[in-house]
Amino acid sequence: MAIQGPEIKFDEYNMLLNECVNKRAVREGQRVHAHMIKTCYLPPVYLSTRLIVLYTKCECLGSARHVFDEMRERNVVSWTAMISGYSQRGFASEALHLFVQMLRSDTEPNEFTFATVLTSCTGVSGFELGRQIHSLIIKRNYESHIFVGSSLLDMYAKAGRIHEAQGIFECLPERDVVSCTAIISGYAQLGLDEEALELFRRFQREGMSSNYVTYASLLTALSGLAALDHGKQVHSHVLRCELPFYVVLQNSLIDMYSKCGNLNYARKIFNNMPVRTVISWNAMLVGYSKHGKGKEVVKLFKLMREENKVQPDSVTFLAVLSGCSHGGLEDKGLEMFDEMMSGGDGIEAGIEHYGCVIDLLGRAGRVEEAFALIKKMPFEPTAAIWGSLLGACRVHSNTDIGEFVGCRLLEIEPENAGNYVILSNLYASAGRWEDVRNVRELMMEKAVIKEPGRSWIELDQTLHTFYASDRSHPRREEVFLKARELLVKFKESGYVPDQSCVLYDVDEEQKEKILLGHSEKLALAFGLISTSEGVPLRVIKNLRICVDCHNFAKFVSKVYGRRVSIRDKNRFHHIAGGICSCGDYW
DNA sequence: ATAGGGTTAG
Repeated sequence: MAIQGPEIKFDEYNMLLNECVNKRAVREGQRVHAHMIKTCYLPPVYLSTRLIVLYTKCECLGSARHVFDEMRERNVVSWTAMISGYSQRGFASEALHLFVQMLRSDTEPNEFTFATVLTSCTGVSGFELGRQIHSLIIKRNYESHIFVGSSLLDMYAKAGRIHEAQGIFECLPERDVVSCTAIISGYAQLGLDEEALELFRRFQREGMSSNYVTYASLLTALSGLAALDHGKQVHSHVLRCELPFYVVLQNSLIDMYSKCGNLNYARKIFNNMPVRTVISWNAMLVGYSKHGKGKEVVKLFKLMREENKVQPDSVTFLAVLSGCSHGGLEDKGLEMFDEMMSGGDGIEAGIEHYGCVIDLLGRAGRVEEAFALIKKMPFEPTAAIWGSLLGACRVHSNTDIGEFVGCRLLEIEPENAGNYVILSNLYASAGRWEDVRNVRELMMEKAVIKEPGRSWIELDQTLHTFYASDRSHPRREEVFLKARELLVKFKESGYVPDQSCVLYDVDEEQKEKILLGHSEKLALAFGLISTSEGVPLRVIKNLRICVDCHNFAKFVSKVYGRRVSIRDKNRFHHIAGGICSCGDYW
């Protein structure tokens, strides 16, 4: 395109700018803009807005804002375009600030403005403003507008208010892929995986169409459920549909396969990707990390460095550090922490990174060093950090630090029953029975069971879920009988129930019964009666696995010659021949 | 002219 003569007017500028916007040709656009200035042409609102759109789409927010600030008058479109520019680039507070200014300038927002500004209403302060914006939306009768409604329900879902999100969704007079995907992903992001899956099925029955975003959200739910069969189905469906294989979808598949226990499939997808983002690398690294494959983590990170196409981010280092920790590579982990702290990648160590290193030191028995690092780090330690150190103190029998840490932990997190158990175990191993009793009493007084223990196992595309001492499963009688049989059999082979895992103060017989009722044991028993000999068992647990169940699973692997994998809240335990990949530290 | 849902970590 050519810019000639000083006599260029609206029509020509409009045409030129439209072309620039379509082609994202920011250099050309800048020339057009410069020409306006040079010839003292004062663009009308319409053309300035085109410039704003061009600049925001080309990541030149500063230039866009400059044009916006210089405008003599603005209308709802120019305000909205500028707000949209900020929210799409993740500058939420600027977007919200501008929206407030817009209201003050007496410009009436329209459905475009509401739909875009709500995407910036995340976080606590954003949510408060979001609520207020919601009331404006109701007043102006935009609540059931499909774009505004989707944005609104998404805001509520991201704030954890899933019921409000559901309410808005139910009130939408029409639905489309985006609004349906928004509600599915709302559930999935909150870990309400079954609900997300159920909704997806409902929408499918109702004939809703899906796209790659829908499948990515669905895969998040399936990862959470470790529903490998379902995940495979989605994978082949996606292939059959010949959906364009977006990176995002492949990232979700990597995550799904590794969280379902199938690292090889995950790596196959990773290897075949024509383009990888940092999330692809992170998902793969996290996969290896959760499976305790420290060496693979280190190798893959090295490959990432060598390829040098994608810069590691803070999540990358989190994955690498936790991978070293889970894989028992203490020195390598410390080395990686130094590498990060040297600042070459421009990544600031967050509290989670310190958490990994503290975990790693504690695991290696370097409890004093871990404690020193907590005192040295520029963050206030969280319950998770103290909890990790307390666990290390118990395993390595460091009563001095353990006592201090345990007391701090009970102050910050008095409701968490697990803390009391670990502390009382620590006292027990030191023979301090009086303290054991005190801690137990304190626990009865203050602790609350937040999330009931739950385990499940996938057989023939069906998830079988068990709760502690479950009476709901259709084959419960058989399952209990089998569990009892296992108890007797394993005792003969040397299994001793670890009663320190029982939270309640009851007699031995009761304790044994409670222990045997743990959901993962029921799932294992069910797995044994429902599969033929030699078939590996894959159990998922929503919380951390207890020492006794971990031991029990070892006996399953040894006595029955089965490979057992258990995914708990933090990681995978691959158990074969009585030995677990976690090295009995988790 | 301006608009909504998505992937890793915690």
